[in-house]
Amino acid sequence: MSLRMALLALLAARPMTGFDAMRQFDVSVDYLWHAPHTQIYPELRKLEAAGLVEGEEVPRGEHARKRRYSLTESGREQLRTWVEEVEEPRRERDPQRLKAAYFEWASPEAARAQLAAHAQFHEEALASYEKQREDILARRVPLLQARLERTPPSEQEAVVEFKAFAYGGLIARALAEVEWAQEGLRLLDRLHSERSDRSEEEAAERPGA
Amino acid sequence: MSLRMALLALLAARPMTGFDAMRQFDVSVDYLWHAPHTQIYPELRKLEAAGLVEGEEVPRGEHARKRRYSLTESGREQLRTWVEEVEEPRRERDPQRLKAAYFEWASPEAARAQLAAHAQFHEEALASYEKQREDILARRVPLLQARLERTPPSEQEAVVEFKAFAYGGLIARALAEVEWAQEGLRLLDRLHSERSDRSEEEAAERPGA
DNA sequence: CGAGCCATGTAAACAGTTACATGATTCT
DNA sequence: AGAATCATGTAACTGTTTACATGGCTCG
Repeated sequence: MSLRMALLALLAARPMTGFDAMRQFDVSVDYLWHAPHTQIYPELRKLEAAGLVEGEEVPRGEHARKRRYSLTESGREQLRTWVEEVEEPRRERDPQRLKAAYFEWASPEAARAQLAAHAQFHEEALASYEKQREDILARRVPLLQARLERTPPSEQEAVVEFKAFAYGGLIARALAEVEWAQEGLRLLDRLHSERSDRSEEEAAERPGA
Repeated sequence: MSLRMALLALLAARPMTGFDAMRQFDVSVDYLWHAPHTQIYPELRKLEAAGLVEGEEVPRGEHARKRRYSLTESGREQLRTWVEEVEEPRRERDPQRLKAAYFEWASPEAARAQLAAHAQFHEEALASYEKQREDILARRVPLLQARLERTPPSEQEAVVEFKAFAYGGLIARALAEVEWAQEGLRLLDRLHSERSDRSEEEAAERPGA
Protein backbone atom coordinates (compact mmCIF):
# COMPACT_ATOMS: atom_id res chain seq x y z
CA MET A 1 0.00 0.00 0.00
CA SER A 2 2.69 2.50 0.98
CA LEU A 3 4.75 1.73 -2.10
CA ARG A 4 1.70 2.52 -4.19
CA MET A 5 1.25 5.82 -2.36
CA ALA A 6 4.92 6.71 -2.50
CA LEU A 7 4.75 6.35 -6.27
CA LEU A 8 1.63 8.47 -6.54
CA ALA A 9 3.27 11.11 -4.36
CA LEU A 10 6.32 11.16 -6.63
CA LEU A 11 4.15 11.50 -9.70
CA ALA A 12 2.33 14.39 -8.07
CA ALA A 13 5.55 16.35 -8.41
CA ARG A 14 6.05 15.55 -12.07
CA PRO A 15 5.50 12.81 -14.67
CA MET A 16 8.16 10.14 -14.48
CA THR A 17 9.36 6.87 -15.94
CA GLY A 18 9.90 3.85 -13.73
CA PHE A 19 13.58 4.53 -14.02
CA ASP A 20 13.17 8.07 -12.69
CA ALA A 21 11.15 6.76 -9.77
CA MET A 22 13.80 4.16 -9.09
CA ARG A 23 16.44 6.83 -8.78
CA GLN A 24 14.32 8.92 -6.47
CA PHE A 25 14.04 5.87 -4.30
CA ASP A 26 17.50 4.47 -4.18
CA VAL A 27 20.07 6.94 -5.40
CA SER A 28 19.80 10.04 -3.31
CA VAL A 29 16.68 12.03 -2.72
CA ASP A 30 14.11 9.94 -1.00
CA TYR A 31 14.97 8.43 2.38
CA LEU A 32 11.34 8.13 3.26
CA TRP A 33 10.68 5.07 1.20
CA HIS A 34 12.65 2.85 -1.12
CA ALA A 35 12.08 -0.01 -3.47
CA PRO A 36 14.07 -1.87 -6.09
CA HIS A 37 13.18 -1.54 -9.74
CA THR A 38 11.77 -5.06 -9.73
CA GLN A 39 9.02 -3.81 -7.51
CA ILE A 40 8.54 -0.41 -9.13
CA TYR A 41 7.91 -1.41 -12.73
CA PRO A 42 5.15 -3.93 -12.03
CA GLU A 43 3.57 -1.61 -9.50
CA LEU A 44 3.36 1.21 -12.03
CA ARG A 45 1.69 -1.17 -14.46
CA LYS A 46 -0.85 -2.06 -11.79
CA LEU A 47 -1.48 1.58 -11.03
CA GLU A 48 -2.05 2.18 -14.69
CA ALA A 49 -4.46 -0.74 -14.92
CA ALA A 50 -6.31 0.73 -11.94
CA GLY A 51 -6.50 4.10 -13.67
CA LEU A 52 -4.55 5.93 -10.98
CA VAL A 53 -1.76 6.83 -13.36
CA GLU A 54 -1.59 7.22 -17.09
CA GLY A 55 1.30 5.78 -19.09
CA GLU A 56 2.54 7.15 -22.36
CA GLU A 57 5.22 5.80 -24.68
CA VAL A 58 8.01 8.27 -25.28
CA PRO A 59 10.64 7.66 -27.98
CA ARG A 60 14.21 7.62 -26.86
CA GLY A 61 16.79 7.80 -29.65
CA GLU A 62 16.05 5.84 -32.83
CA HIS A 63 14.71 2.50 -31.70
CA ALA A 64 14.16 2.64 -27.98
CA ARG A 65 11.11 3.77 -26.07
CA LYS A 66 10.35 4.52 -22.48
CA ARG A 67 7.10 4.76 -20.62
CA ARG A 68 6.33 7.95 -18.77
CA TYR A 69 3.59 7.96 -16.19
CA SER A 70 1.56 10.85 -14.92
CA LEU A 71 -0.97 11.08 -12.13
CA THR A 72 -4.64 11.01 -13.11
CA GLU A 73 -7.41 12.81 -11.25
CA SER A 74 -8.40 9.46 -9.79
CA GLY A 75 -4.85 8.96 -8.55
CA ARG A 76 -4.84 12.39 -6.96
CA GLU A 77 -8.07 11.42 -5.24
CA GLN A 78 -6.51 8.23 -3.90
CA LEU A 79 -3.56 10.14 -2.58
CA ARG A 80 -5.84 12.53 -0.72
CA THR A 81 -7.84 9.65 0.72
CA TRP A 82 -4.70 7.92 1.93
CA VAL A 83 -3.30 11.03 3.59
CA GLU A 84 -6.60 11.65 5.35
CA GLU A 85 -6.58 8.22 6.97
CA VAL A 86 -4.79 7.71 10.25
CA GLU A 87 -2.06 5.16 9.70
CA GLU A 88 -2.20 2.71 12.56
CA PRO A 89 1.34 2.29 13.87
CA ARG A 90 2.95 -1.10 13.48
CA ARG A 91 5.23 -2.68 16.02
CA GLU A 92 8.77 -2.61 14.79
CA ARG A 93 11.05 -5.46 14.00
CA ASP A 94 14.54 -4.40 14.77
CA PRO A 95 17.36 -6.91 14.32
CA GLN A 96 19.96 -4.58 15.86
CA ARG A 97 18.03 -4.13 19.06
CA LEU A 98 17.18 -7.82 19.22
CA LYS A 99 20.82 -8.71 18.87
CA ALA A 100 21.87 -6.16 21.47
CA ALA A 101 19.55 -7.81 23.96
CA TYR A 102 21.64 -10.95 23.64
CA PHE A 103 25.14 -9.47 23.61
CA GLU A 104 26.09 -11.79 26.46
CA TRP A 105 26.48 -14.44 23.76
CA ALA A 106 29.00 -12.31 21.89
CA SER A 107 32.60 -11.48 22.55
CA PRO A 108 33.13 -7.92 23.81
CA GLU A 109 34.93 -7.16 20.55
CA ALA A 110 32.01 -8.30 18.44
CA ALA A 111 29.54 -6.31 20.52
CA ARG A 112 31.78 -3.30 20.21
CA ALA A 113 32.06 -3.71 16.45
CA GLN A 114 28.31 -3.99 16.18
CA LEU A 115 27.72 -0.79 18.14
CA ALA A 116 30.47 1.11 16.36
CA ALA A 117 28.95 0.17 13.01
CA HIS A 118 25.54 1.19 14.29
CA ALA A 119 26.81 4.59 15.39
CA GLN A 120 28.67 5.12 12.16
CA PHE A 121 25.72 4.21 9.99
CA HIS A 122 23.40 6.58 11.79
CA GLU A 123 25.96 9.38 11.92
CA GLU A 124 26.25 9.19 8.17
CA ALA A 125 22.49 8.95 7.79
CA LEU A 126 22.16 11.97 10.06
CA ALA A 127 24.48 14.01 7.88
CA SER A 128 22.45 13.10 4.78
CA TYR A 129 19.18 13.91 6.46
CA GLU A 130 20.43 17.27 7.69
CA LYS A 131 21.77 18.20 4.30
CA GLN A 132 18.56 17.11 2.64
CA ARG A 133 16.49 19.09 5.15
CA GLU A 134 18.50 22.22 4.47
CA ASP A 135 18.16 21.72 0.72
CA ILE A 136 14.42 21.36 1.15
CA LEU A 137 14.11 24.51 3.23
CA ALA A 138 16.24 26.39 0.68
CA ARG A 139 14.07 24.90 -2.07
CA ARG A 140 17.14 23.56 -3.81
CA VAL A 141 15.70 20.08 -4.46
CA PRO A 142 14.70 19.68 -8.12
CA LEU A 143 11.76 17.39 -7.42
CA LEU A 144 10.45 19.79 -4.81
CA GLN A 145 10.80 22.66 -7.24
CA ALA A 146 8.73 20.75 -9.77
CA ARG A 147 6.14 20.16 -7.09
CA LEU A 148 6.07 23.83 -6.10
CA GLU A 149 5.50 24.88 -9.68
CA ARG A 150 2.20 23.05 -9.52
CA THR A 151 1.26 24.55 -6.18
CA PRO A 152 -0.44 27.91 -5.54
CA PRO A 153 1.97 30.34 -3.79
CA SER A 154 -0.15 30.51 -0.65
CA GLU A 155 0.34 26.77 -0.10
CA GLN A 156 3.99 26.51 -1.00
CA GLU A 157 5.28 27.15 2.48
CA ALA A 158 3.23 24.28 3.87
CA VAL A 159 4.56 21.91 1.19
CA VAL A 160 8.13 22.82 2.10
CA GLU A 161 7.55 22.71 5.85
CA PHE A 162 5.92 19.28 5.81
CA LYS A 163 8.79 17.78 3.92
CA ALA A 164 11.30 19.39 6.25
CA PHE A 165 9.24 18.12 9.16
CA ALA A 166 9.40 14.56 7.90
CA TYR A 167 13.16 14.83 7.66
CA GLY A 168 13.16 16.32 11.14
CA GLY A 169 11.73 13.02 12.32
CA LEU A 170 14.47 11.06 10.62
CA ILE A 171 17.05 13.36 12.19
CA ALA A 172 15.58 12.91 15.66
CA ARG A 173 15.62 9.19 15.27
CA ALA A 174 19.14 9.03 13.89
CA LEU A 175 20.36 11.12 16.83
CA ALA A 176 18.68 8.76 19.25
CA GLU A 177 20.36 5.81 17.53
CA VAL A 178 23.82 7.37 17.72
CA GLU A 179 23.39 8.15 21.40
CA TRP A 180 22.11 4.67 22.08
CA ALA A 181 25.12 3.08 20.42
CA GLN A 182 27.47 5.31 22.38
CA GLU A 183 25.73 4.40 25.59
CA GLY A 184 26.24 0.78 24.63
CA LEU A 185 29.95 1.31 24.14
CA ARG A 186 30.16 2.88 27.59
CA LEU A 187 28.26 -0.08 29.01
CA LEU A 188 30.77 -2.46 27.46
CA ASP A 189 33.61 -0.46 28.98
CA ARG A 190 31.97 -0.59 32.37
CA LEU A 191 31.20 -4.31 32.27
CA HIS A 192 34.66 -5.07 31.09
CA SER A 193 36.47 -2.87 33.59
CA GLU A 194 34.46 -4.35 36.46
CA ARG A 195 35.55 -7.77 35.48
CA SER A 196 39.21 -6.79 35.26
CA ASP A 197 39.07 -4.60 38.37
CA ARG A 198 41.84 -6.30 40.21
CA SER A 199 44.44 -6.04 37.48
CA GLU A 200 43.48 -2.45 36.71
CA GLU A 201 43.74 -1.38 40.33
CA GLU A 202 47.27 -2.71 40.33
CA ALA A 203 48.02 -0.82 37.14
CA ALA A 204 46.56 2.38 38.58
CA GLU A 205 49.07 2.28 41.39
CA ARG A 206 51.83 2.88 38.91
CA PRO A 207 51.36 6.44 37.64
CA GLY A 208 52.58 7.10 34.14
CA ALA A 209 51.18 3.84 32.76
CA MET B 1 16.52 -15.03 9.84
CA SER B 2 15.80 -12.83 12.85
CA LEU B 3 12.67 -14.78 13.67
CA ARG B 4 14.79 -17.90 13.76
CA MET B 5 17.26 -16.22 16.10
CA ALA B 6 14.56 -14.73 18.30
CA LEU B 7 13.20 -18.23 18.82
CA LEU B 8 16.61 -19.65 19.62
CA ALA B 9 17.18 -16.82 22.09
CA LEU B 10 13.88 -17.56 23.81
CA LEU B 11 14.72 -21.23 24.04
CA ALA B 12 18.06 -20.34 25.56
CA ALA B 13 16.13 -19.14 28.60
CA ARG B 14 14.08 -22.29 28.98
CA PRO B 15 12.43 -25.07 26.94
CA MET B 16 9.12 -23.95 25.47
CA THR B 17 6.20 -24.97 23.34
CA GLY B 18 5.19 -22.96 20.30
CA PHE B 19 2.34 -21.61 22.35
CA ASP B 20 4.71 -20.35 25.03
CA ALA B 21 6.85 -18.65 22.42
CA MET B 22 3.77 -17.07 20.90
CA ARG B 23 2.86 -15.49 24.21
CA GLN B 24 6.35 -14.17 24.73
CA PHE B 25 6.03 -12.53 21.35
CA ASP B 26 2.61 -11.05 21.35
CA VAL B 27 1.11 -10.86 24.79
CA SER B 28 3.44 -8.91 26.99
CA VAL B 29 7.08 -9.60 27.48
CA ASP B 30 8.92 -9.23 24.23
CA TYR B 31 8.76 -5.91 22.40
CA LEU B 32 11.94 -6.69 20.57
CA TRP B 33 10.40 -9.04 18.07
CA HIS B 34 6.99 -10.45 17.40
CA ALA B 35 5.37 -13.02 15.18
CA PRO B 36 1.98 -14.67 14.88
CA HIS B 37 1.57 -18.34 15.74
CA THR B 38 1.18 -19.13 12.04
CA GLN B 39 4.81 -18.20 11.62
CA ILE B 40 6.11 -19.66 14.86
CA TYR B 41 4.90 -23.25 14.60
CA PRO B 42 6.31 -23.95 11.13
CA GLU B 43 9.55 -22.18 12.03
CA LEU B 44 10.05 -24.37 15.10
CA ARG B 45 9.52 -27.42 12.91
CA LYS B 46 12.17 -26.15 10.53
CA LEU B 47 14.56 -25.47 13.38
CA GLU B 48 13.99 -29.00 14.58
CA ALA B 49 14.62 -30.41 11.11
CA ALA B 50 17.86 -28.42 11.04
CA GLY B 51 18.86 -29.85 14.40
CA LEU B 52 19.01 -26.46 16.13
CA VAL B 53 16.26 -27.37 18.55
CA GLU B 54 14.98 -30.64 19.88
CA GLY B 55 11.24 -31.32 20.13
CA GLU B 56 9.67 -33.64 22.62
CA GLU B 57 6.04 -34.69 22.95
CA VAL B 58 4.60 -33.90 26.34
CA PRO B 59 1.21 -35.25 27.42
CA ARG B 60 -1.38 -32.73 28.44
CA GLY B 61 -4.45 -34.09 30.22
CA GLU B 62 -5.84 -37.39 29.00
CA HIS B 63 -5.79 -37.19 25.24
CA ALA B 64 -3.90 -34.08 24.23
CA ARG B 65 -0.24 -33.61 23.64
CA LYS B 66 2.00 -30.63 23.14
CA ARG B 67 5.46 -30.31 21.73
CA ARG B 68 8.14 -28.75 23.86
CA TYR B 69 11.34 -27.58 22.22
CA SER B 70 14.72 -27.09 23.76
CA LEU B 71 17.90 -25.63 22.37
CA THR B 72 20.55 -28.07 21.16
CA GLU B 73 24.28 -27.48 21.30
CA SER B 74 24.17 -26.79 17.59
CA GLY B 75 21.44 -24.20 18.16
CA ARG B 76 23.51 -22.54 20.86
CA GLU B 77 26.36 -22.44 18.37
CA GLN B 78 24.17 -20.75 15.75
CA LEU B 79 23.03 -18.19 18.26
CA ARG B 80 26.63 -17.32 19.11
CA THR B 81 27.55 -17.06 15.45
CA TRP B 82 24.63 -14.74 14.75
CA VAL B 83 25.42 -12.46 17.67
CA GLU B 84 29.05 -12.24 16.59
CA GLU B 85 28.13 -11.00 13.12
CA VAL B 86 27.63 -7.32 12.53
CA GLU B 87 24.06 -6.82 11.37
CA GLU B 88 24.14 -4.48 8.43
CA PRO B 89 21.53 -1.79 9.05
CA ARG B 90 18.56 -1.70 6.70
CA ARG B 91 16.92 1.45 5.52
CA GLU B 92 13.59 1.88 7.17
CA ARG B 93 10.19 1.94 5.62
CA ASP B 94 8.08 4.24 7.64
CA PRO B 95 4.49 4.88 6.50
CA GLN B 96 3.92 7.56 9.16
CA ARG B 97 6.88 9.63 8.09
CA LEU B 98 6.05 9.16 4.43
CA LYS B 99 2.54 10.36 5.03
CA ALA B 100 3.72 13.33 7.06
CA ALA B 101 5.86 14.45 4.14
CA TYR B 102 2.66 14.86 2.15
CA PHE B 103 0.40 16.45 4.74
CA GLU B 104 -0.34 19.26 2.30
CA TRP B 105 -2.78 16.82 0.71
CA ALA B 106 -4.64 16.37 3.98
CA SER B 107 -7.02 18.60 5.89
CA PRO B 108 -5.47 20.20 8.98
CA GLU B 109 -7.81 18.10 11.12
CA ALA B 110 -6.66 14.86 9.51
CA ALA B 111 -3.01 15.79 9.93
CA ARG B 112 -3.67 16.68 13.54
CA ALA B 113 -5.46 13.39 14.15
CA GLN B 114 -2.58 11.51 12.62
CA LEU B 115 0.00 13.22 14.82
CA ALA B 116 -2.11 12.92 17.95
CA ALA B 117 -2.47 9.19 17.35
CA HIS B 118 1.26 8.94 16.73
CA ALA B 119 2.07 10.71 19.99
CA GLN B 120 -0.41 8.63 21.93
CA PHE B 121 0.84 5.35 20.54
CA HIS B 122 4.43 6.12 21.40
CA GLU B 123 3.57 7.52 24.83
CA GLU B 124 1.89 4.26 25.66
CA ALA B 125 4.74 2.27 24.19
CA LEU B 126 7.15 4.39 26.23
CA ALA B 127 5.34 3.54 29.44
CA SER B 128 5.49 -0.18 28.62
CA TYR B 129 9.15 -0.01 27.75
CA GLU B 130 10.00 1.85 30.94
CA LYS B 131 8.08 -0.57 33.08
CA GLN B 132 9.67 -3.50 31.33
CA ARG B 133 13.12 -2.01 31.75
CA GLU B 134 12.58 -1.55 35.46
CA ASP B 135 11.30 -5.11 35.80
CA ILE B 136 14.38 -6.34 34.00
CA LEU B 137 16.76 -4.39 36.23
CA ALA B 138 14.90 -5.63 39.31
CA ARG B 139 15.07 -9.16 37.86
CA ARG B 140 11.32 -9.50 38.20
CA VAL B 141 10.77 -10.94 34.72
CA PRO B 142 10.13 -14.71 34.88
CA LEU B 143 11.81 -15.49 31.58
CA LEU B 144 14.88 -13.52 32.62
CA GLN B 145 14.95 -15.37 35.92
CA ALA B 146 14.92 -18.67 34.05
CA ARG B 147 17.76 -17.40 31.92
CA LEU B 148 19.78 -16.28 34.96
CA GLU B 149 19.42 -19.69 36.57
CA ARG B 150 21.41 -21.08 33.67
CA THR B 151 24.04 -18.38 33.87
CA PRO B 152 27.13 -18.29 36.12
CA PRO B 153 26.80 -15.51 38.74
CA SER B 154 29.76 -13.57 37.34
CA GLU B 155 27.93 -13.14 34.05
CA GLN B 156 24.48 -12.41 35.37
CA GLU B 157 24.92 -8.67 35.57
CA ALA B 158 25.88 -8.50 31.90
CA VAL B 159 22.81 -10.50 30.90
CA VAL B 160 20.56 -8.10 32.80
CA GLU B 161 22.34 -4.98 31.59
CA PHE B 162 22.19 -5.94 27.91
CA LYS B 163 18.49 -6.52 28.08
CA ALA B 164 17.95 -3.22 29.88
CA PHE B 165 20.16 -1.56 27.29
CA ALA B 166 18.04 -2.88 24.44
CA TYR B 167 14.95 -1.47 26.12
CA GLY B 168 16.84 1.78 26.62
CA GLY B 169 17.03 2.00 22.84
CA LEU B 170 13.31 1.50 22.49
CA ILE B 171 12.73 4.19 25.10
CA ALA B 172 15.01 6.65 23.34
CA ARG B 173 13.24 6.07 20.08
CA ALA B 174 9.75 6.34 21.56
CA LEU B 175 10.73 9.64 23.18
CA ALA B 176 11.98 10.95 19.85
CA GLU B 177 8.70 9.94 18.22
CA VAL B 178 6.59 11.69 20.83
CA GLU B 179 8.61 14.87 20.50
CA TRP B 180 8.42 14.71 16.74
CA ALA B 181 4.64 14.40 16.79
CA GLN B 182 4.38 17.34 19.18
CA GLU B 183 6.60 19.42 16.96
CA GLY B 184 4.26 18.53 14.11
CA LEU B 185 1.25 19.73 16.06
CA ARG B 186 3.01 23.03 16.73
CA LEU B 187 3.83 23.29 13.02
CA LEU B 188 0.17 22.83 12.15
CA ASP B 189 -0.77 25.57 14.62
CA ARG B 190 1.76 27.88 13.10
CA LEU B 191 0.76 27.23 9.48
CA HIS B 192 -2.88 27.58 10.32
CA SER B 193 -2.55 30.78 12.32
CA GLU B 194 -0.48 32.38 9.57
CA ARG B 195 -3.18 31.67 7.06
CA SER B 196 -5.98 33.06 9.21
CA ASP B 197 -3.94 36.02 10.36
CA ARG B 198 -6.26 38.67 9.07
CA SER B 199 -9.44 37.31 10.62
CA GLU B 200 -7.68 36.63 13.89
CA GLU B 201 -6.28 40.12 14.06
CA GLU B 202 -9.78 41.43 13.70
CA ALA B 203 -10.98 39.10 16.40
CA ALA B 204 -8.16 40.22 18.66
CA GLU B 205 -9.43 43.78 18.51
CA ARG B 206 -12.58 42.76 20.31
CA PRO B 207 -11.45 41.75 23.82
CA GLY B 208 -13.61 39.20 25.55
CA ALA B 209 -14.22 37.18 22.36
C1' DC C 1 34.16 0.11 -30.12
C1' DG C 2 33.83 -0.32 -25.29
C1' DA C 3 32.32 1.52 -20.80
C1' DG C 4 28.81 3.29 -18.31
C1' DC C 5 24.33 4.73 -18.13
C1' DC C 6 19.32 4.34 -19.42
C1' DA C 7 15.45 1.33 -19.42
C1' DT C 8 12.56 -2.66 -18.42
C1' DG C 9 11.47 -6.86 -17.42
C1' DT C 10 10.70 -12.38 -15.40
C1' DA C 11 11.07 -15.80 -11.80
C1' DA C 12 12.13 -17.96 -7.60
C1' DA C 13 12.47 -17.56 -2.87
C1' DC C 14 11.59 -15.64 1.54
C1' DA C 15 9.02 -13.00 5.08
C1' DG C 16 4.86 -11.64 6.96
C1' DT C 17 -0.36 -11.13 7.23
C1' DT C 18 -4.97 -12.76 7.29
C1' DA C 19 -8.55 -16.05 6.94
C1' DC C 20 -10.06 -20.49 7.96
C1' DA C 21 -10.03 -24.60 10.84
C1' DT C 22 -9.92 -27.93 14.66
C1' DG C 23 -10.14 -29.84 19.10
C1' DA C 24 -8.75 -30.68 24.05
C1' DT C 25 -8.52 -28.75 28.86
C1' DT C 26 -9.77 -26.07 32.76
C1' DC C 27 -12.58 -23.28 35.36
C1' DT C 28 -17.07 -21.60 36.72
C1' DA D 1 -22.85 -26.95 29.93
C1' DG D 2 -20.48 -23.03 28.29
C1' DA D 3 -16.58 -19.82 28.24
C1' DA D 4 -11.91 -18.98 28.31
C1' DT D 5 -7.63 -20.75 27.48
C1' DC D 6 -4.30 -24.07 25.62
C1' DA D 7 -2.52 -25.96 21.47
C1' DT D 8 -1.53 -26.52 16.56
C1' DG D 9 -2.07 -26.33 12.15
C1' DT D 10 -3.16 -25.18 6.43
C1' DA D 11 -3.77 -21.97 2.65
C1' DA D 12 -4.04 -17.85 0.12
C1' DC D 13 -2.20 -13.59 -0.44
C1' DT D 14 0.87 -9.48 -0.18
C1' DG D 15 5.26 -7.47 0.08
C1' DT D 16 10.20 -7.70 -0.44
C1' DT D 17 14.64 -9.54 -1.92
C1' DT D 18 17.75 -11.66 -5.02
C1' DA D 19 19.17 -13.74 -9.19
C1' DC D 20 18.92 -13.78 -13.96
C1' DA D 21 18.21 -11.39 -18.35
C1' DT D 22 18.09 -8.17 -22.27
C1' DG D 23 19.17 -4.40 -25.13
C1' DG D 24 19.53 0.50 -26.69
C1' DC D 25 21.91 5.15 -26.00
C1' DT D 26 25.81 8.36 -25.27
C1' DC D 27 30.30 9.77 -24.78
C1' DG D 28 35.13 9.40 -25.22
